[in-house]
Amino acid sequence: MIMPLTSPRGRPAGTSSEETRQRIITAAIRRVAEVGRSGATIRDIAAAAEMTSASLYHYFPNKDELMAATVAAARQIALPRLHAAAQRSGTVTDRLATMLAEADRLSHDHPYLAAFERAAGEVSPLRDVIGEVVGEARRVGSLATGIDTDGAADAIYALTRGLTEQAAQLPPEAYRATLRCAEDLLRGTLF
Amino acid sequence: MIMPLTSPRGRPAGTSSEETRQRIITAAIRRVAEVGRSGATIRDIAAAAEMTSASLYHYFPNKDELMAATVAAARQIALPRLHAAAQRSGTVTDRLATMLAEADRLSHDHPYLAAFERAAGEVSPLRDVIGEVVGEARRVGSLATGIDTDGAADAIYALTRGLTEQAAQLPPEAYRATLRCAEDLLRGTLF
DNA sequence: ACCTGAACACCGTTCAAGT
DNA sequence: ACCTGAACACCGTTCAAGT
Repeated sequence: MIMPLTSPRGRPAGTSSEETRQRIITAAIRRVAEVGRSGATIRDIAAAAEMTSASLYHYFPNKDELMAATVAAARQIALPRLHAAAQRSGTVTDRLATMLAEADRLSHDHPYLAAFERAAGEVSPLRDVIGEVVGEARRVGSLATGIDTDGAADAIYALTRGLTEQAAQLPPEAYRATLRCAEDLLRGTLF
Repeated sequence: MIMPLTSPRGRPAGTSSEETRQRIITAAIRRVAEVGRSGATIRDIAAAAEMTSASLYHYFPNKDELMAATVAAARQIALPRLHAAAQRSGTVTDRLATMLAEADRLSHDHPYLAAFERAAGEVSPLRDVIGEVVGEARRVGSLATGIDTDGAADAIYALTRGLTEQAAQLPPEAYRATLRCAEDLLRGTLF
């Protein structure tokens, strides 16, 4: 018996299955960003990925799992860049400001990403990275005494979360002004 | 022809129609808070208000309008208290901190309110009140020079918006710590 | 005026059947 | 393995008909 030279068994060489999965996720990010979570029908997302809704169920067991996978994929896009930004040198507030700026650039490079996160109610990967920076501030001693570390990280995360929400609602110049003021707020130079 | 002594025409004395409207809105706040906006079916909200879904359509033309009216009602509950808190005396940061505390108490008095606002994606009435306080800070001269007034208000609003979002996700003590740190952030005494 | 049961189009999901 | 048309229960909304 002669064995075939390629793909003796299992997935074919091009891993087209994984490509199809990715195509569905990309379509989901775009459609959820454009028409919202409930507006982005399974049939609608499937059509945007050039397939039928029943076929989509071959890749994801239900809409919730598809959304979870899409949220994870969006996280995978954002987290490495934010993490890298957080590791650049400077004071704690410098690094937090750098992260805010990188989050802004990120939403510029991936136009659907911020709108998707907002529509999906995603917990931003920023929280993890902020936690690291504030944790180091605590170790270095630049966090004021008597301040709870997690509380500080949550407060700053609350600020950034509110910012990304407003990014979608404010006109660009107004948002840029807001971003500058948020930086002053972090540095304690607002009032 | 003898005229009836009460309610010659128009709405009966008890304004039962307005009471029914209020009953629907109260049910909507609770059900949206409990099962989310899409989980809170028209049939579900109607049942919670002890009526049929078709009957609910006698009071609201569609689900979007019902949600809009419910959001407005929730605003009506929160705004007066936040406004009163903002008008108490003290420095600008004192008054902003007072508002944060009042927002916390408010969510205690109306347990479904915060969850509803979050689920409905409501724009908090806090933005307006913050705008007033920051505007006065500008006039009094306690806002740093070169800072955009609207930008500062938006940045602080972003902080409070992120805070109310996290109030529903963090355990109570963690949230209290976050709230204290947010106050330090406002006062510039965090780092 | 207010309420209802029954119906409409559409959604998430399933499934038998194709290649 | 991957795809499909047709079907299921359920949702938002409408409507003719009741009181």
